[in-house]
Amino acid sequence: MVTLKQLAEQLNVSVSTVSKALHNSEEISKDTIQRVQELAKHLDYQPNRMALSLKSNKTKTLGVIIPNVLNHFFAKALYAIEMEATKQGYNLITCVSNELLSKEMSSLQLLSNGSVDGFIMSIAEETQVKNSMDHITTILKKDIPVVLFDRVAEDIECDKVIIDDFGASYEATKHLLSEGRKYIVLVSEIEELSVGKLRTNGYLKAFEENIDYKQPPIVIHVNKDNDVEASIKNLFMSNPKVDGILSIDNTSGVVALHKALKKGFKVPEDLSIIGFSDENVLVFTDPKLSTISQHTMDIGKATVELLIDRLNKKNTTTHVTKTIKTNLILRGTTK
Amino acid sequence: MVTLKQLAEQLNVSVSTVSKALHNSEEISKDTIQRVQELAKHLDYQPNRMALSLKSNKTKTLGVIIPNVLNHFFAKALYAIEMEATKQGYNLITCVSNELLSKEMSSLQLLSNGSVDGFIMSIAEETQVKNSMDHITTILKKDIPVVLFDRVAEDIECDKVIIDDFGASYEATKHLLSEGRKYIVLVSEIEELSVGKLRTNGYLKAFEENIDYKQPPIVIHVNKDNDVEASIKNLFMSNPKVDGILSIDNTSGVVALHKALKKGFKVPEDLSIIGFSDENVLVFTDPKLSTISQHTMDIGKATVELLIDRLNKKNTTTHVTKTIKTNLILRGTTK
DNA sequence: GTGAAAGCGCTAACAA
DNA sequence: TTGTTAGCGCTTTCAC
Repeated sequence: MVTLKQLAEQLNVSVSTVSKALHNSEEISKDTIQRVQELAKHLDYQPNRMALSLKSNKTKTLGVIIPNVLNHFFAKALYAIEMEATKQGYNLITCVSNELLSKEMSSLQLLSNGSVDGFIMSIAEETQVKNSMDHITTILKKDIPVVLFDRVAEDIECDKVIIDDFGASYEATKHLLSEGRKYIVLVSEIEELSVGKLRTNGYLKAFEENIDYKQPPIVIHVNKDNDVEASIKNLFMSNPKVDGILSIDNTSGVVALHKALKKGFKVPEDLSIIGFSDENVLVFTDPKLSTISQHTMDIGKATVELLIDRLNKKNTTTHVTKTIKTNLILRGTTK
Repeated sequence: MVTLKQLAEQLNVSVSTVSKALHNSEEISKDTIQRVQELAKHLDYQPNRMALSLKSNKTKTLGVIIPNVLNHFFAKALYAIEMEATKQGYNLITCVSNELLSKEMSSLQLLSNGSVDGFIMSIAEETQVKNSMDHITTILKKDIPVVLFDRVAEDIECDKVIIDDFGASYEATKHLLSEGRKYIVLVSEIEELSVGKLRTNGYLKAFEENIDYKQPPIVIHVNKDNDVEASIKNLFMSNPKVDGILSIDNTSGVVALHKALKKGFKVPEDLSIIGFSDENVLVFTDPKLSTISQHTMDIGKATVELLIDRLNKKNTTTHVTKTIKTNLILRGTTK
């Protein structure tokens, strides 16, 4: 890498002159500025990032910790975060916690050595289950800002970006009820997660309000580690009268659709299905799955905006929670 | 952040003593070492990353540039890279080129200012189409190592990790022929890519060798931007006698299976299908799709190993190309 | 056994 | 208009 010193030597001026010239300082003569800038361009000079960071105490880098890149939601969030960060002149150091508390702790710990200006993260499953949040509050105490998204924790005081998980599944359930469905089952792969609980509660709430006829709510927990397909098949065996399915995770809605069709259900005549999936699964479904759209791009963008805002005015103490709207998009699997 | 200076002041010793003590230097008395280390631990001292990098001219950070995180293959590769890098004490700065040459250029350019020790990348589609590789050779000339994977370029001299794309689809086609299939169609969403061309050639080669009966090869190009499903439907319309499909991308094999079943084909009795997909789509298929497995985890791991090797002995000039084995995994869509 | 000083590449206050 | 100096946080050589 070319350094200021090298430029200075070649031009027989001092390092500070070169530095100022490159910044178009008023102090420096037009002539010198030109000579310096020409040589800099010619030698493809780039200011050393580490020196800049050391001096300014800013890295222009954000740490992103997500539970799982193979989950389409997080991949898309990462994509959105990367887009927005790049736009704002920030780089991303990405870590995958793999749903593990230990990995989350070490990532946070290791990157808090001046590697990043702040963190964007969604909490690992294990962390949520154990409700062990000290590693996050520790970072906050060091005055390194954190923005949580999607999987957040009530008792951590920081900026957050969430969707209205409760409201989204409440609305979806309402819709199924309004179709006249009498036997609506909720399928969840994510019961352990904050968002899973909220979505389940939305479903239950809609039932409570459903005074006309009293179907008991039915919640099917699918263990990710076990066979999703087997659980879904089992659902149809145990609940032959099912006429509505609300899937609150990425994949089980699609699987339910396939199994239902295979079993001879007419969709949406006999059975409605609503999923929490992204559009990426639509190519695999026919009829097209009706979904709750989470506007993941907006979520990612908002996290970066909040974090950079916070970085620019660290003094403020009030934290904001931004709720990104969801949409119930009715396609071919609802009436 | 706590600094050496602060520790030194609190302990009334010099900064260099503290530094040495933290490194368990022989020069320093046991007593001092203990006092220093205790205080360091107590105050949660961490050496400033930027200062370390500036001093050592090493960042312990790798730049990863992938075309698209939403593509499961690249997400998985990123996952593998992250795992291995973490294991080896490296961080990742991740950029998504979005298949754009311009983004790829700027990422490479911006990160070559001392932000990373080297790059791992897979070439953007636009870059491959325009065969414009100067931005990469420029980096190499600056003595920053680059490891290319999957989508590589012949004429760039650097370490590479690939799969035997040609051989993989050659074998798959051979398998279909050995099943006695007489009308085998290749479906490609990725004709523009190096890997797409190789895979297509493997298919064509198998046909050339197929002297017994002469079915002309049929290659269907699916334009990603258009409707994959429509193209597949069209395939069945135009080729009603099709009895074998080789899909050389992530998704079209799954779509083909769904459409075939819907059209009344018996799979695998009437029709065999082989895809290049990862296991993640299997949950959406019934029967289970037979696939060519790319061992993406191994690919990611290999890229990191090669890059770190290169970093540790920069002198070596010979570059290696590592080929990761593929497997044809026969499941429910082949006889 | 400990400390002073130099230097990594840069910026900025101050001096000339 | 240009140069000198100090300092960001750290390591390391050399002196004491």
